[in-house]
Amino acid sequence: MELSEQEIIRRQSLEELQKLGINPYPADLFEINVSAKDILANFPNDKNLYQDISIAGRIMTRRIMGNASFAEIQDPTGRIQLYFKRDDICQGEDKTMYNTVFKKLLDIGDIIGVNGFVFITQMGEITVHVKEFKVLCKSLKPLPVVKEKDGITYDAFTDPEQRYRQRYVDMIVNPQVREIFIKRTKLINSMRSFLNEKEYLEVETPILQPIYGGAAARPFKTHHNALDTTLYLRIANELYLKRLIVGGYDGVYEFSKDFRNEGMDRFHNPEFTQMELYVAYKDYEWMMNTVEEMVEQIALDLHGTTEVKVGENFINFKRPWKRFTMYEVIQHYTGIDISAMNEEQLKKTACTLEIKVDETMGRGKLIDAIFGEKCEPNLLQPTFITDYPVEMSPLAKKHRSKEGLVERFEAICNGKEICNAFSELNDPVDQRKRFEAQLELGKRGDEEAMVLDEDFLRAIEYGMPPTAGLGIGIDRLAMVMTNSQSIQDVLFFPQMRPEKKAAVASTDEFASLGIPAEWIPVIIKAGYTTVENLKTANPNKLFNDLCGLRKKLKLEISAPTIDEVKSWIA
RNA sequence: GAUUUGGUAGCUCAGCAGGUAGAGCACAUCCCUUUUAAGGAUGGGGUCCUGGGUUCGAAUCCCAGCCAGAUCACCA
Repeated sequence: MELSEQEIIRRQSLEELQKLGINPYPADLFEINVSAKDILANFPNDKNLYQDISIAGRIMTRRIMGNASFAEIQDPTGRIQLYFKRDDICQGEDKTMYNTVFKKLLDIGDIIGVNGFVFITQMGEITVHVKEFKVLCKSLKPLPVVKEKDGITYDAFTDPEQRYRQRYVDMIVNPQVREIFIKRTKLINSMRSFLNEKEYLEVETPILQPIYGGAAARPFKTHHNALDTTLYLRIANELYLKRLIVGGYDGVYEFSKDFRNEGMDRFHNPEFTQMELYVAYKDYEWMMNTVEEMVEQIALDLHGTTEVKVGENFINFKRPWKRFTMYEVIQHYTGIDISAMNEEQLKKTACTLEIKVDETMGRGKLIDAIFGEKCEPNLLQPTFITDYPVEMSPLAKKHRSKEGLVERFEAICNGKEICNAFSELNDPVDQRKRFEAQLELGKRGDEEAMVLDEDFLRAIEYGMPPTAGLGIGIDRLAMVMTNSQSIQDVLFFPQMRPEKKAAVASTDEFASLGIPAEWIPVIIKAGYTTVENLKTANPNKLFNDLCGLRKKLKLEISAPTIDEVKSWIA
């Protein structure tokens, strides 16, 4: 890989440091006794504080003024300005540490540790007066330089491709990115402590599953060599957690990475996180109250208020949330009462609403399509949608009083589903029938239809207590709670197409063709990066390219003859 | 997967009636020497995503491909 001029200069600086006896990557720890944030928060109140500090961070800006300089370092808590004065850094005659090491050999991006005291400059900025500094890491790649004044950001590092592929750079130069991930972790911590306080047991269940189930989705398929068997990456952990309820726990939950082999966009990543919770002897009414309480608590823990700004809107998680049944909400937004319609009538209704339908769609999918198209995007404030048709919920218990429905709810927020829950079906005979109905859908071509899990059926034949179950999308919730426009913004490393590496042949491969060593870099520079594409080159063009580069780069190599060039690629 | 927009210096972007590649920041050298999106001067840096085509000549026009964004489809 060819280095840019700046990278070459940094490597030279690295060598210079080593020649001066400075290890640019020292092994010993560097004692830190304060953070940038603490200094900025407390120093204005008490100027006697921080008179002997030790702090480390990455150099983000430098303003060199001759025998005095300013720099800013960034630590995990923020940035603070440093003041370097030549005669303080170098008390004796030898001014190398300032003139050479600081001014010439350090760059933006390097990590240093400093000792000194805090003061306020004439410009009124809280600053560390450096008495001593130590190079902790020399950076070889130049960072994007993002500047800011009066809230206006200049040259922001915004290209999503680079931000996601090189998240570390994104995090260094866009501090708000680090903030989002701190909030995400706080969200998970808040949820976990809420559940632990209720004494539910956090568990782990298999990610590699011989039969995938618990959701309507296409799986990733893999193969286990020793067992010579197909395994799937889980699309949900529902069926395993219910087995644990059968086994006798009365409340289990898991933060589970699930994998679905489907489209990717700003709401979907192939791997994502759900929290699933199952509690025995409860029903979906109880679960709705629990979800409200839990999410309200999360909003309070993250923001100190139940109101969260998302885009242009404020979403208020204060209890109680609005509740609609599925039929009610469809009637509300379309004016059509679909409650008594059969599959044919629904299909017609969907068509008049200009919703695409196909042959594989059963009654459940049709209703879901109408809801997803006409209702879901309008539901901004957190809202529970309850009582789904039985066809679209093969794992939910039949409604206690309404024929053809199940006891299921979803919470919708900002136009997107954030959770899905139901009174779990514990009638093994009914469960088997529901699976069989799914198999029928599968035969019709529905690739997301569930498969029949005999072991799960066996488990609930032993008897599962009435149970309320919940799946809540952590990424979706994190998006809302951090005001993020896309799921990629709440995942450290969202899935991207692999970067394709340009194949470059080794020097030896070229040398074996009889090419003199001094010409090999020139050939690569000319764009002939593999032996194969060199071999297929027109020798006259190659000859011209090489002579052209020789002239352009003012190379002190004698030009090859056309016959020599021909002999290389013959 | 479909449609659409984009890919130019380390970063952010301009250039596109086809005629030798530009700016700001970053980098280098020098000056100034308590500054603050670093004050001045000078300079270096480019496979204009890749491959074809049209043309005397392509960063610019056409076709194909790669990567990304947006919208749509599937899905949480």
